[in-house]
Amino acid sequence: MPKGIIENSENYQPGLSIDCVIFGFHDNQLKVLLIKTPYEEKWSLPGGFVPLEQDIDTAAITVLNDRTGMEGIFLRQFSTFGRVKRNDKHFNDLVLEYYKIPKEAGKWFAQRFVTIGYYALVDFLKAIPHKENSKEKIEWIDHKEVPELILDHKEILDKALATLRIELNLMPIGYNLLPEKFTMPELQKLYETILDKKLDRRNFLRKITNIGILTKLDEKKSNVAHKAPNLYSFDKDRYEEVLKNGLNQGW
Amino acid sequence: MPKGIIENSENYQPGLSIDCVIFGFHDNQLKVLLIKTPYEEKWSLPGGFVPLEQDIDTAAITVLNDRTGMEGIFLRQFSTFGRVKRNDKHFNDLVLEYYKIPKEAGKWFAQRFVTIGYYALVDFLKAIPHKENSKEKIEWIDHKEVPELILDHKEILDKALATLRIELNLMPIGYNLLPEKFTMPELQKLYETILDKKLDRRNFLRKITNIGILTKLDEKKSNVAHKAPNLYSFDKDRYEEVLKNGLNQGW
DNA sequence: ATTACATTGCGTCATAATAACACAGTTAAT
DNA sequence: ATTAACTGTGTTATTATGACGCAATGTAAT
Repeated sequence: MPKGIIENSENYQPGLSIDCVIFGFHDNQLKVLLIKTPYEEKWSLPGGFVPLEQDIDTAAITVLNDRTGMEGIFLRQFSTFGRVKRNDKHFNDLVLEYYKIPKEAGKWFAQRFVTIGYYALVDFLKAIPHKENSKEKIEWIDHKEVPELILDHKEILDKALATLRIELNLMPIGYNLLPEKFTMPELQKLYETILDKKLDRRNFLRKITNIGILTKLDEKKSNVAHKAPNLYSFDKDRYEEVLKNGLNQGW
Repeated sequence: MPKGIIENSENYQPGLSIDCVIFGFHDNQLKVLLIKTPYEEKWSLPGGFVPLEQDIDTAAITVLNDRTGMEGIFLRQFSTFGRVKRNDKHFNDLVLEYYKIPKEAGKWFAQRFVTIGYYALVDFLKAIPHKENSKEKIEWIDHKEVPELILDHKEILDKALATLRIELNLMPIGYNLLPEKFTMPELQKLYETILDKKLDRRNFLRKITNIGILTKLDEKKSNVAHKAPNLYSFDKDRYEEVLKNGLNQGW
């Protein structure tokens, strides 16, 4: 709940919210940043409202920045959710009481909300989960162990992941999810984790290098069991170019 | 302007609209259904507002149905547009006067609007453009000859077409754009028109038949110059199946 | 009727992309 | 020294794609 919105709801776009599915990658797990609601045993996606004088994309960037401290991140709008009854039971007395929202102001929150979904890919190690208040819990949670979420947030999360899986074929990823220097097995694990399936190591290498966005470094990973794998980095210029023009042409 | 909204704006989601990019195909042209605004020399996408008791998808179906008389059509949400100033100059005195909107009610229309974009593919011959009032003009216009549009509708239209081109690689199309029986050159022209590029006739046949959604009929097109081409129809079951599962797997 | 022409139907061939797999090199643990 | 687990660099078979060739069919011109 952003500061000041209760008293100044007239400065926000009515009935419209932003919800962000923030993906990170760690320990070969695809993580999602979730917030524990302080008033019940459910979790939620980090979200926010849209100030009247802010573009929706800017509002999404604000949510992401507030929650992770990160800027200049890959952030993409993927869908808008607007079932009539998606939030009709949400701002009930329990929640209003928790936030100490006066009955009159509560009407604003109880109105029907349509929410715009964005998903982000961020570097797990650089993104520090940031609480809005002391009673809140915000955590990286393995996407396979997502607890019960409020509203239709599970549906939003699932759609984000489905979109990401499709867009994996249309654009390169990894730049915001891996450290600057990374190994081929790490990159492959990222793909495998997102897609939830095994890929052939040798075919993966060929396909990913053919895209032409990787620079093979003259350096090997140190302190590692078994044979030390080579390190790679992204060629930022080519990466951006491919991001813009897309991968698969198809027809 | 839907009937009754001026007096009953409190029954609609504030600051939220739907805009539909309705594509049809005729004379080897990709057509878009556009509405001439009665108050100035610009055109607009068919759009509408979201009743409080309607899902956004339903509201989009309503817009499409009201404008084309068609139901059960391919309709897809592709993006939401929410720049702050996208409509700040739109509901000016000229427009308010035209619609005879009282100053007080006019505030509702002048507020900041976020719009959800849907695109539809419909059978040009079955979709009959339907006016809302006698002063309105609604027409199929070649997408290459789109006149000046109001607001950011050009941007919305462009994005719809870009999305359609991408989704062409992910799903089959044609079911809603061609008559029940059609020839291979007709189907190819559809693809060429959407993509705005020539495809090789023989390679197209191979690729499209390999998808397994076509039934080759024991019938040739009649009354046609040159050699009569064979007729095909879609195998609806397989078509739906491919629509659901997608075409290109990629990774 | 004959011929020219545009278009269709059904091929081929070379190349590129993909899937499946073989084998040797490196390192840590035993 | 041997083994297990992994990396690096291949090969081969299959499939998909891009670029064409050519005969068959029907219209239109002569």
